[in-house]
Amino acid sequence: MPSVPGELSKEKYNQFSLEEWVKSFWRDNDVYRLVKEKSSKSPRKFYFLDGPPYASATSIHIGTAWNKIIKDVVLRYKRMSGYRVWDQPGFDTHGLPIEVKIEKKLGVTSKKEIVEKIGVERFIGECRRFVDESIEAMTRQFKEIGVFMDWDNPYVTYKDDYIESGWWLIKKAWEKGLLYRGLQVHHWCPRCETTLADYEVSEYKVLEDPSIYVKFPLKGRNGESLLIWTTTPWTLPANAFVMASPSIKYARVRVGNEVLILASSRVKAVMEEAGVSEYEVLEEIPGSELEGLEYVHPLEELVDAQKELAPYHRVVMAPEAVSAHEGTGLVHSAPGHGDIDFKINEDRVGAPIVSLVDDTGKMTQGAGKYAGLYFRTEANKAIVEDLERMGALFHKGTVRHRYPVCWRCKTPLVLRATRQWFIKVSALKTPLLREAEGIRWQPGWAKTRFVNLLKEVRDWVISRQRFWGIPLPVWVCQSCGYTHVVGSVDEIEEMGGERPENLHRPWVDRVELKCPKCGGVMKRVPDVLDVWFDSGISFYASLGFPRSRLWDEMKPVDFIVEGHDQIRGWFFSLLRSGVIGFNSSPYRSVMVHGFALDEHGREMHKSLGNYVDFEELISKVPRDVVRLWVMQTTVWEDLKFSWKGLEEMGRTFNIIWNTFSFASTYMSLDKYDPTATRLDDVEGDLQPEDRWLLSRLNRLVKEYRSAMEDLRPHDAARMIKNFIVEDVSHWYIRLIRRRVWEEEDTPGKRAAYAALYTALRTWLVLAAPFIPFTTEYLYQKLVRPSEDDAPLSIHLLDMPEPDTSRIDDKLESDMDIVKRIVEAAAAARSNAGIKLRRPVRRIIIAPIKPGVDEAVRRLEHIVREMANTKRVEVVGSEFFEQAKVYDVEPNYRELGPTFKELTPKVVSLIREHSREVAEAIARQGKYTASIDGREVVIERSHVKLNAAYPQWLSVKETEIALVGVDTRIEREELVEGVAREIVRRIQAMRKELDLPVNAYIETWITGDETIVESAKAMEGYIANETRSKAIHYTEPPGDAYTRVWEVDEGRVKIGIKAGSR
RNA sequence: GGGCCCGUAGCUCAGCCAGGUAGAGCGCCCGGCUGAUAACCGGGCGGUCGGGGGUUCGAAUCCCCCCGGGCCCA
Repeated sequence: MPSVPGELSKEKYNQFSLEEWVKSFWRDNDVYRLVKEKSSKSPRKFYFLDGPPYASATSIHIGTAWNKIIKDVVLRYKRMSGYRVWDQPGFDTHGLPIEVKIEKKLGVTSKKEIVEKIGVERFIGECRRFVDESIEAMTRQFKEIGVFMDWDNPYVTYKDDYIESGWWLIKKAWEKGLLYRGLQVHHWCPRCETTLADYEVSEYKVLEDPSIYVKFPLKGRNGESLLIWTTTPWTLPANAFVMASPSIKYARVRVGNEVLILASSRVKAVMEEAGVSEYEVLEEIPGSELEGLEYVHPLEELVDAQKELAPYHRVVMAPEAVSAHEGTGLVHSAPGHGDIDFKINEDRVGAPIVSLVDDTGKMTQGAGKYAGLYFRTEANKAIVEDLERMGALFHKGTVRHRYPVCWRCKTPLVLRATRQWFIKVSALKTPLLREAEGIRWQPGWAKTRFVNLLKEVRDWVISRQRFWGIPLPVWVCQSCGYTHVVGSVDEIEEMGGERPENLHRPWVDRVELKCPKCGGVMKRVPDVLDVWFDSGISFYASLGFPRSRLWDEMKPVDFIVEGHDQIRGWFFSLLRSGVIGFNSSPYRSVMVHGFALDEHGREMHKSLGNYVDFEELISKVPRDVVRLWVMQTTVWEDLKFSWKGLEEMGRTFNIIWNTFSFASTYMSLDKYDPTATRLDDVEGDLQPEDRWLLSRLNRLVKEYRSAMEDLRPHDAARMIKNFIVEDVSHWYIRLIRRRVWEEEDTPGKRAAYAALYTALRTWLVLAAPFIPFTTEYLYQKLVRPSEDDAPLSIHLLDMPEPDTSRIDDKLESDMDIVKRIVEAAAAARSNAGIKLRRPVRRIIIAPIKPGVDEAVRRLEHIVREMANTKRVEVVGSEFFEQAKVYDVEPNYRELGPTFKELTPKVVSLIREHSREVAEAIARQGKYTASIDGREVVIERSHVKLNAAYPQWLSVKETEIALVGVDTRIEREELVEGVAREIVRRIQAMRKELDLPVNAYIETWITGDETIVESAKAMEGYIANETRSKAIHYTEPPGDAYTRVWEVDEGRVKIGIKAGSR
C-alpha cells in the first residue's frame, strides 16, 4: 500500500537544486518525448506557429525569454487539455543585420569588397555558420527555462526547402499579376548599397546641412524670381518643378532692384535670416495665381539632365507638400529624390523621373559638371558655390536637423528613385480587410491598430541588392528580355537549367535557363528578397508546402503570440502572404504581448547600461520564479523588469514549499494513503472548512480554465498563486492544524488529509504549465509515490474539470465574513494588549450587515478557535450602546454666555461629576443641578460629549459588525493561558533539541506558585500537546535540557528529556 | 504630425470594460503568533488615482484637451 512519503519535510529547500534535479529527471526519462507522444494521440489539433526570433544573438533578451515562456505556458496547457499540439520552433536567419555583422568580422565595408576580396561563396558560408551558432546558443537558453518545444526539428528560413517554398509564393504573385518591376523613390544606403523599406528607416541623427534660399527667375518677368528654400542642394540638379499651395498668401517683395516671390507669413523671418532690412512688400497674391508660372533653372547650363526637365519648369499646386510655417512656401521638387515629389509628379506633372545619385552616393553623368561628387558633401559644396557665383543665391546658412541614417551602419541615407521589384499589395486591400475581420485578437485594441494600418497599405518593395537572403526567382532573357518566374527547383531543370548545389547566391546566380520565346540565355535578376518575406511564409513553408500537403491537414494556424511591434510586422506579413497565396488569413487567433523594459520603464539596451543579461538572470533567480513572475504581469502590457519583484516572487515559492512540506510531514506520520482514503470515502466527515477549501478549489479550476481559454494567462497565474498562498497556506492550514496534531487516527483528520491532498494534487496540475520544474518535483516527491498508477511525469496528466457541485457560494461568503470577524477580534485583542495565546471568556458580535449572524453561527468553531475564545455571543447593537460609558469636557464658548459669572463654578461641577453629567446628557439631553441655590441646566451644547467603551470591553468596529472582546480574565482563563505559555516554551525547547515531531519526552516544571498550580491543573493538556509521558514538579535532573523562562505571571523553570515509549 | 497602449501609496501592481466610502504585496514603525516558520497575524505611517476641463446627485472609472513613457507609422 503506498502512502504519502515524508521526504519533503526532511529536505532543506533549495529551488536551484530542485530545478537541476528536475532537469536531469526530464533528460533521463525523455519526458518531452513522452509528453509529445501523448499529445499526438489527442483528438483535436492545435496548430501553434512560432514567430521566429532573429538568429543573431548568442544571448537572448529578457523579452525573448518572456515571449517563449508565454508560448510554453499556452502549449503545455493545450497539451494537457487534450490537443494535438504542433510545437515546432522557428528561427529567422536571413538579412542585412547578419550581413553587416559578418562584414565587420571579415573587415570589409562595401559590396564591392565582398565580391572581390572575400568572394560571395565564402561570405554566405560565414553567414550560415554565424546563424547556426546563434541557433544553438538560443536553443540552449530556451531549453534552460523549461520551454517544451520540438528543438530537434526547428524550421530555419535559410534551408533550401524553405527557400523553395518562398519561390512558390513569388510565382503565385506573378501568376496573379501582382509582381511588377517599377521605379519608386526609397531610402537608399550608399554604404550597404541597397534600398531600405519604409519600416527599415527607423534611425535618425542630428546632422548639419546647408540651408539655402535660391532664386528661380520667372520667364517673361524681368528681375522677378521665385524664392525656394532647401537643405539638400544636391537635389537641385534634378529639379523638375516648384510646388506652392493655393491656400497660402504670397507676397511680391522688392529687394534692391529685384522682386522675390515667397509666402507672406515668411517674409519677415526670411529677410531677418538673410540680414536684409531694406525691402518692400509690393502686393499680396493668393497662391492659386502662381499656378503655371514658368521659371528658368539657374543650373540649366551645367547639368545635362536639365535638358530633359526644362519643359516642366513651372509652379504646381501641391498643398500637401507645402507649409506656410517654414522655408518660403515654395518648394523645389525633384521627383527622383523625394517621395511626395514623386507622387505629385505622377498625379499632376508627368516629368521624367530623374535620379542623379548612383548606388554609392556619387552624382551620375546626368549631373554634368557635378558627376562623380558625393551627394551630401562634395556635390552640396560645389552647387552652393556655383549658385553664389551666378548670383542665384539669396542667402546661405546651415541647419541642424534630424536626418535618417542606416539602421545598421549609421550612414546618412539618400532618397532616390530606383528600379525595384514590387508586389501590388495595394490591390489586395479589400481581401486583407475582409480576412482581418475574422481574426480573434487579445487584447481587442490590437485589432483596431491592425485594421488602421491595413487601410493605409502600400505596395511592397521585395527586392534588395544584397547577398544573404532568399534569391528572387526571376530570370530574364538576355536576348529578347522575356521574364520568367521560377516556382520550384524542378522548374529550373524543366527550363533547361542545372540544379544548383545550394539555392543561395552565388550558386543560384550561375543557373542559366533557356528562353522559351527565343531560345536565348536567361539569367537571374541578382536581387534577394526582403527578410520580412521569409517569416511571412512560415505558416506553410515550415510544413514543407507545396512539396508536402501537411499544410492542408493542419490549416489554419490556431494561435500565434508576439510583441505588439509585430502587429505591423509579422502579423501583417503573415496575412499578406496568406492573401497572396491562399486568398485567406493563415491564422485565426492572436495574442499580443508587451515589451520587457527596465525598472523605470525604459527600453533595455546594452548601450544604456540597463541591460539584464539572460545568463545573469537565471544564475541569480530560479527559472520557475522567473516564469511565474513574468507570467503574472498583464500579458499585453509592458513588463518592467525588477530584481525586487523577482525576490518577492521567490518568497511565494517558499510558501509553496512549506505548504507541501506540511502535508508531507503529517500525512506521512499518519501513513495517509490517498488512493485508499479518497474524498468520497470521507464525505460524511468533511468539516465546513474542508468543504470551503474544496469549493475554493473547484472555483479555481473553473476560473483558471476560463482565463486560459480567454487568453488571459496572467489572470490564471495570479489565481494559482493566490490560491496556494491565501486560501491554502494562510487560512486552511491554520484552520486544520489542531486536527492534524491529534494523536489518534480520527475520521476528522482523515477528512482534512483527503481535502488537502485533493487540493494540492489538483493545484499541481493547474500550476504545471506555469512552473513546470517545481510542480514536477513536488509531484515526484509527494504524489507519485502515493498513488499506484500515477503517470511518470506531472506533465502527462490531464487538466482537471471543475466539479461545480462542490462550489458553494454561501459557504465562501460565510467564510469571508468569519475571516473579517476573526481579524476584528484580533485587532480588539491587540488594542487591549491581550495575547492571542491567552484564551478570553467571550467575544461579542453585533452584526451590522445581514448574513453575519448566520455565518458566525455556522462557523462558530472557527471563530472560537481562531479568536481563542470560550464563547461567541451574537447580540443586538444596543448592547454596545448601553455598554458605552460617557465622559464630558466643558465647552467654554457656550458656557460663558449662558452662565456668566457662575461659569467657573459650573465648570468645576462638570469636572467633578463628569460621569453623571455625561450619562444624563447622553440619555436625557440635559443635566440639572443647583449651584448657590440657583438651578442650572447644562445642555448638550455646553459640553463636548465623549463616548467610550468600558475597560472590560475592547471593541473593533467594522463595516459588517461590531466585535467586542470581554477582557476580564478569570481563574479558568488564567490557568489555560499559563498552560499555553508553558506548552509554547516546551515546544520551542523540543525544537531547539531538534527532536522528531513524534518523539516522546519527560518534563520537569518548577517555579512561581501560580504557574506551577496552573500547570498541575492543566497537566493532561500540557502532556498531550508536548508528547510528555510524564510531568514532574521537581528540579529537573542534570541530564535534562533545562531553561528558565519569564511569563507574565512570573518565572518558570522547565526541563525536558527525550524518552522512548 | 498620425494610430494604438500605459500613467493609481516610497517600490511592483489590482480596481477602469458595466460610475457609488481607493485596494493588495513589498518596504518602514509598533505589537503579537509560531512543531509547515528565512513563514505568519494585528495595528500604524503612506494617495492632488499624471494635469486641466466636461457629463453626472456622484468620476480612478465615461467624454474632451494637455503632459510624460512605450510600440508602430509619417
